[in-house]
Amino acid sequence: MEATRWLDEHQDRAWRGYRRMRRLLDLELARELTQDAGLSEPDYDVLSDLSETPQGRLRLSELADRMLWSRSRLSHHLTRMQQRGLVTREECPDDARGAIVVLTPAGRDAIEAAAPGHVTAVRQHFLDLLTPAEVEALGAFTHRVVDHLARSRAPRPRRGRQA
Amino acid sequence: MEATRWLDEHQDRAWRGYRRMRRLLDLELARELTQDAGLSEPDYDVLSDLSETPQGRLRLSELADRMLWSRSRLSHHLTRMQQRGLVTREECPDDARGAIVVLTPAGRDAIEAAAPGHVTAVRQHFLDLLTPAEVEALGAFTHRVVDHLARSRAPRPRRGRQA
DNA sequence: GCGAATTCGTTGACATGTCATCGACCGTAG
DNA sequence: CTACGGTCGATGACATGTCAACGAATTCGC
Repeated sequence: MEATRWLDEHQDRAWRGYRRMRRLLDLELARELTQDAGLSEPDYDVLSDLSETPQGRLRLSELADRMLWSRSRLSHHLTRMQQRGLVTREECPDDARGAIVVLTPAGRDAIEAAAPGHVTAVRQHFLDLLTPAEVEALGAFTHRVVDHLARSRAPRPRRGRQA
Repeated sequence: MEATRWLDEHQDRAWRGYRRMRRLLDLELARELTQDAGLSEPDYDVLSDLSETPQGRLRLSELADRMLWSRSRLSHHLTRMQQRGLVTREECPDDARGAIVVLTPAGRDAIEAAAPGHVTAVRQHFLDLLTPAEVEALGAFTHRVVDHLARSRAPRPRRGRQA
């Protein structure tokens, strides 16, 4: 077994900063979201993804895939959001197993009320503190990392035993 | 009320990339950590912070502050880790209310066994995919954001009504 | 078509995190 | 010394996330 390559000074600083920023940013964004709009971050994400579709409707599995959530988690969460009147479930005409998640008018109102404040908070506590070059770099390397991870977790596209 | 400034194309790309990377990276790192070392990420973080102190012992509140966890969350988590033999609690001589969290030999073994693989995974799925300039930029802006957030959440250092 | 294997979404049990509250203890003002 | 406000850590109730299993429906191989 190889000798472990530990992080050098720069990498260590970056990794610690990344984790600490993540945590603080989450706490602050969640705090403001709850206070100003009565939504949790997961609530916001669900509503946001739904509202980005033309009809405000998505197949449950499609939504779960976009959010990188398990179907189980999404199903549980939708049940709770449904009780608050933010979304509804409809039957899927194509596939009798399926469920379609639908944004209710109240859900639409909620996301539209929450979005401006949330975007402002994201700017204020994060994006506006970065130079344009840093924003550019962030966009570049995050997508690079995402592609890399997506490739390694993706089920082999077709044909062939994996693992 | 002001017109909301939405994110421009670059910011939107960066923000989406950031969130997606976070999620995928978490999933992958947690998966490997569980599989290879039988630890969750929170477990690893607790053990890691403890092992970085000279004696492997920290006051509970001190550990909670470093990790940005609530005392309650840490107390619950320690109870579970204690049952697995990774840590112990000792009385605090200075302050009879206090508790000192102590890394057990088994806990030390666990973190030492887990660390090489974890660091390798962090490199492989993240840091090694970044150029040195990107690592530098990441270190710079994350610390800038952390300072900004820490300032806004910090109780006013001394003297004076806040809020 | 037909049957086996797979996918879909739900469910219940359980693990984890949050929040409010508590008893114990500390520090300080008087 | 003592009373009082604040801190410390634990706890129980509850919200949320994970995991395995299920019934129902679809798809694939023949």
